[in-house]
Amino acid sequence: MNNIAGIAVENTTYSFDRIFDYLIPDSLCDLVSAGKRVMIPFGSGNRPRQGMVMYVKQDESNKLKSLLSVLDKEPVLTEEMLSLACFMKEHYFCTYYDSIKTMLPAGINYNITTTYVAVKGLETTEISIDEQQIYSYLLYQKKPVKKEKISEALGIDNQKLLDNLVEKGFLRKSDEAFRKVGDAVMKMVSLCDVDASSLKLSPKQTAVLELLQTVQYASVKEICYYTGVTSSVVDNLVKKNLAFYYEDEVFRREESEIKADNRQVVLTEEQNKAYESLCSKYKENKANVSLLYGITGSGKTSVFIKLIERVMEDNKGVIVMVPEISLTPQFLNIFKSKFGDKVALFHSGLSLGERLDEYKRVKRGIAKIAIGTRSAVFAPFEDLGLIIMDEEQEHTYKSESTPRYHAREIAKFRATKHNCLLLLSSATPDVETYYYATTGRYSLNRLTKRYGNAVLPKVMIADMNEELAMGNTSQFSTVLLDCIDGNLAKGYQSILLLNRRGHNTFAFCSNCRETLTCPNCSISLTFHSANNKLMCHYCGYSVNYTRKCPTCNQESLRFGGSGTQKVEQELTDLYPKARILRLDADATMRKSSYERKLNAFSKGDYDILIGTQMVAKGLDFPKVTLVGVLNPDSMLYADDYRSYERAFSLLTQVVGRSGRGENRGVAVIQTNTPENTVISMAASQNYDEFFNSEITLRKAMLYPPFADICMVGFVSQNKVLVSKASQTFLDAFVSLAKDKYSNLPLRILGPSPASVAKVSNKYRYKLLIKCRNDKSFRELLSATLLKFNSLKEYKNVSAYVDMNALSF
DNA sequence: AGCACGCCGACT
DNA sequence: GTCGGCGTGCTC
Repeated sequence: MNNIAGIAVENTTYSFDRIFDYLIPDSLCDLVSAGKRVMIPFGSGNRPRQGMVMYVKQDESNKLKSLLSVLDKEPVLTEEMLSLACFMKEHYFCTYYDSIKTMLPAGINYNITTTYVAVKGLETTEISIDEQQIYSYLLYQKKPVKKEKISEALGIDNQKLLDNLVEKGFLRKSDEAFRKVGDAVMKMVSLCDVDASSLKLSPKQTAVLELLQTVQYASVKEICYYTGVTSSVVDNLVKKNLAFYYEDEVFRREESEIKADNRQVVLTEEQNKAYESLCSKYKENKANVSLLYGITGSGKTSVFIKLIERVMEDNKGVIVMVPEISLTPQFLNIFKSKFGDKVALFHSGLSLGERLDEYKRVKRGIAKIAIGTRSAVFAPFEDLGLIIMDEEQEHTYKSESTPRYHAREIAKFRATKHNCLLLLSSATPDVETYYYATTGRYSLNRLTKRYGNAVLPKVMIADMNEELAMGNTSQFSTVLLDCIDGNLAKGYQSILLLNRRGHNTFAFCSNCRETLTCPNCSISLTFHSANNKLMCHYCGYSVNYTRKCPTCNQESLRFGGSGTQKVEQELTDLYPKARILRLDADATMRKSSYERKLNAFSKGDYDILIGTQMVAKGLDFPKVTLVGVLNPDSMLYADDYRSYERAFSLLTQVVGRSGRGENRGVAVIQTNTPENTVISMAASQNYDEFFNSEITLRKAMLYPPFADICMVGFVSQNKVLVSKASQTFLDAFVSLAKDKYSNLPLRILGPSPASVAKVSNKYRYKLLIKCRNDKSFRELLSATLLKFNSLKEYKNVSAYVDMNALSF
């Protein structure tokens, strides 16, 4: 009998990813157990690779390779998480290690790197000059040095020299696993204290230098954004000793200044009813899913707190998920003040080290409440009592890169394993969720009363066609302007929402009618006034703005559309005295600055807030009594089945921002299609009416929850190949389906180009399959995927599966 | 994805 | 005769 370990191997591809069995040598027998990471020899070259022990078993077979070493003292994954990795592979068509990497904090990962160390006291006459240089460098370093560091230090990148030296016995080579730490720090650059005026510099270098002279220091990212150079220009300045790099600890967690709040949470009658019902579900110790459906401002948070306090009595773990952490500071502060050190935060703003520490605090049972974005669903609790998903319909809960999981599905998996309660909460639930809640699969609790005396705002719909007929060509309807006037006069605050999609400022030529598009993507370029550049939001391409049209060479470029920056400009012209704050998703904006700006707005430093989606979510500003939605139409007519749902949800939420304090709020929705019922239903905040019309449509059209939509995406540099590949995939899928899975109900749409057909010079195709996402369908799809991967002619086309994708 | 094995052309 | 090109197939 031999001890065998089943290993999930790192860096496999989907086509050959499986559990590989390895012999456990007697010397490692006591150290190896499921959930620990190990080093194994892999492939014909027996190169050392990292792997995860999935199970340990006894077996006769002895023709196996042996494990090399064990990396972890303690298991980093529990049995539950190991089975979750298998679940994710099956459901999201990724490799075992893809799932494992998603579950663990990045800072815990090991990097396998080749190191070299010099053998002392050898005669160097028989080796070349280059080899001597490497040898003496390593001799001087004394300890093993990473391969990358050698080439960095000596400026030589020659594997052959190193191999020769190893062969001749001058160096010893080994592959070692290093913990990567500190990846999340921001690379900053600052000027050296030298006079640069005598030096010859390129125009780009001068631009960077001048910028640095005015701001003293900046992150490399910011420099590149404002001057439009690549980081190599900054590299050169550093090489010339004019500037130096350092790492800024911008992401260090701020000292929490939140005061403890020991006051009892007092619930209203309605809230208490919901709490009692949820509490009894919790006490069943069964895998229950409940929906807490409460209108905006109905005090769902108080119910959460009370419920968590109850779970704390049993000393069980709680996971609280929020859609976007930087937009929910108020929500977080409540938890911090109530539960103090028992709270562990998980979000992208933390450094790797900090994240790792929060992870360990949960693992060791010090922290009992994990709060964070979708990745918090993997918090390593061994005894979970409750999982809360706030605003469960939000798209941020779905991962848009491998593995393409939805946090709600993972939460359900974990709730089943732990026999605990999963609480979904929303003012505008996902249509699927509400369907399950009304059909009895989930339990349903409602909060229908707004907290305190707040009344729902009065909503007006402004018909922009009428406005145009009356000669108003501006972006603001007369009603909206009247309301803004009134609010400014009374000293109240206003929020204006601008839908982002399709409403950025684009440039077009008034001579040849050409719109400026990104050379790498099928997307029009967006104008940024902050740096006077046209930029692509997909690949980051940027070009200086001039009036010259690249197509016809006339000085005839004009702006179209209405980006937030343009709205801000028009508003400033109309109200020169108003204090206006603009918020949008500029990639360069730091997370903390959102919080700062929103704080300033909530303190009353501004009169008007203009922004995209993000101004609609989660924030509570008592002094806001007017909300204006400038143009929701493009959002309604996007080409996927969820566009109505998204539009309704966003409109309802943003309207709910108005009048949260003592004064009744007003909301104005401007539209070119006032006849669309989604707008009127959102105006009256009538979710049930919306749900009924939407669910009828879904049933008739066979959309979720009545079917699953499986998207197979194809990406390639080659436009012709990608289209052919998708057709070949379809043919293979259909023939396999007829052959072995003839009883599966399938409806196929496509293949067709993706809605953004080209991104970063890669062409994209999609295939949509309406199906029932069950085991045999996944088998069929997996088999097709494996078959497709084995086709040589399509090795330059990558295919991926996205189940119930957010956009096509 | 790598890496080895293997079968054909250009070369000392 | 052999060195090296990259087509093919496997990874415990």
